[in-house]
Amino acid sequence: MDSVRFGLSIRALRRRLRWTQDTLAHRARVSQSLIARVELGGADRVTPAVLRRICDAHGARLTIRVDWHGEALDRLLDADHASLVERVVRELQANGWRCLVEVTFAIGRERGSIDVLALHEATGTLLVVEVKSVIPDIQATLAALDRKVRLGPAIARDRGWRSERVATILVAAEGRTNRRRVQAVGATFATHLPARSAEARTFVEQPSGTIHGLWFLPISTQTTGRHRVGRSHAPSPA
DNA sequence: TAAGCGACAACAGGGTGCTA
DNA sequence: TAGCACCCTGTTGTCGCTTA
Repeated sequence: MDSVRFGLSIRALRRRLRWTQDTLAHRARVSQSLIARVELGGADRVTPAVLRRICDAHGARLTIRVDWHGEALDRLLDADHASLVERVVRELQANGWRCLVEVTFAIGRERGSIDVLALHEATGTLLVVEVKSVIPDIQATLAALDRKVRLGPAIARDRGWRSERVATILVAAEGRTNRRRVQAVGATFATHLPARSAEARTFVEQPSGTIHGLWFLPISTQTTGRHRVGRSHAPSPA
């Protein structure tokens, strides 16, 4: 983000409305000194939520987008996800599951894709796997998973798969941050995905009945907390 | 033995109050 | 309106305990 341009923009909008910094601060529910800081190019020291409030006060819209080396960022973001999907597919196939990856569907008005759709033919078990390298929005993640579970049998039928029951596993990258996010909404997870990693693994190895669970798996390229030595904060500028 | 989780420390950065 | 100093909060890494 160009903080200087952002600050000049806010100032221009504020003056157009003939507001003082105090007026804007009141409307955006921040202090006057913060408005001054932002207008002078200090937006990079303010949270996006506050910047959004300042924009909202003007009726403006804040858009944040990260660009890096053309499409390289998309490939980087995809790498962790792809690594987890690969890990899941290996685990499933090793235990006799047939797997389809990135299964797109269009049923009525419902469109989307399932990260991994697996069938255990011996038991007639269909497994819908949602893979998340990071869990940014728990509610949205669970809502998307519910929808895919509902549509799973129909999607499987389209591919000639016959199933008697549907199971779901949300696979998340192992890490303290993801675990804490899940823990923070423990009651929600207990309702939607009560099974945990050990049960999920047992189910994958020997599917019986059905399961709705959460499985933490390490990303091979990721350094997990316990293996790191020392802190990783960026050094302060000199 | 691995998974899960609570507690704690360290740190960076956000936001405010005060004042020139 | 601008700038400084301070306090508070959130995040992350680590340790150690419990449980299956």
